[in-house]
Amino acid sequence: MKTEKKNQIKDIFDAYLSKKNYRKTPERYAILDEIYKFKGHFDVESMYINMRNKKYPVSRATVYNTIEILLECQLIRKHQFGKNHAQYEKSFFNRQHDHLICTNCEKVIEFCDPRIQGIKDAIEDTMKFKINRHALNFYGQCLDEENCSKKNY
Amino acid sequence: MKTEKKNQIKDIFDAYLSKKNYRKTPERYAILDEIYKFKGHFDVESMYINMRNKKYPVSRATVYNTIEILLECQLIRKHQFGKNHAQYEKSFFNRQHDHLICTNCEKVIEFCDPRIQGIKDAIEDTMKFKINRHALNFYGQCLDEENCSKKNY
DNA sequence: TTCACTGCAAACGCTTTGCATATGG
DNA sequence: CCATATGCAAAGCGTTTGCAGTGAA
Repeated sequence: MKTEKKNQIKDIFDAYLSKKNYRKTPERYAILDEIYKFKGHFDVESMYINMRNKKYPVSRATVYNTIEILLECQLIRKHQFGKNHAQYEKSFFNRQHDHLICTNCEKVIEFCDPRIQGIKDAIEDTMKFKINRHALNFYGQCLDEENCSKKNY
Repeated sequence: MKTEKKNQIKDIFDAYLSKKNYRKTPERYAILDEIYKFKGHFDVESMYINMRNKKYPVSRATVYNTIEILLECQLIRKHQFGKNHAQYEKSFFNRQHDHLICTNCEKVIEFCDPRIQGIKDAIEDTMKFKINRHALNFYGQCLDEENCSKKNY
């Protein structure tokens, strides 16, 4: 990721911490940095392990705390793909998308489809409901994929 | 629910148990019965409590076991609405639908929109993916609803 | 200086597992 | 009969909480 974008994200986080009178600890910036270096989906434990190997090894409590704040300011998104543990992904410079989940190899593939917006608009009109976000997951099996049926995500 | 439909569901379960050489225990039929009496979404604990008050009080282990079988034969569906515990609903005589989740009062509202089928077909064509099922959740707040912002689901 | 944050470990809540007992086929 | 299911309790596992010590403001 380009330094320029990285700084822009740091600025957003910085502004949010200021606005909410949250403290600007090195741990929080280190976790944000690590998350934005990371490609794809991650869970708390893997991010905790990642952090342990860096210059700012942090506790699980701090990872959970920081992830909570990053969710609040929408720099990350939370997903529950049917497992007992939550998965996350960065959401800035990353357009809204949905997910195909392969129930063989547990691979998660992203896709975009503009029609979901039409459904959202129709529901808001007919159901007296203000929609903030959505999650559309398709579950099935990937075809013609070399590594399918081997667990690797 | 009409006796006729109830029998039809029992027959499906019965046939599935036979096919898989699973045993036909009274506990399993009692749990199926309780689930099909229940309206709306439920979790394991509430179903366990329900069962305790009936003629077949069963253990949690048996509830989990039976729910697993009912998922296999698609007599129920499993949902993760962002909480740490799974929720379930009966799925026979209950057309495929999606969910609006109010993040104030945690109410879950069902809706149907045929356009989701179009998205599914398009994805299957373009992504080399066989789709078995989907989950579309819209998160937001219900408007003009008397009891919203009070937790009651 | 002060109070929110961190780290650690214990507690929590849902789910799974192990084992002795019971029972369907 | 005996392999599978049940009941109970313990263990697992992701997440939350409590608390003493630390450091941002």
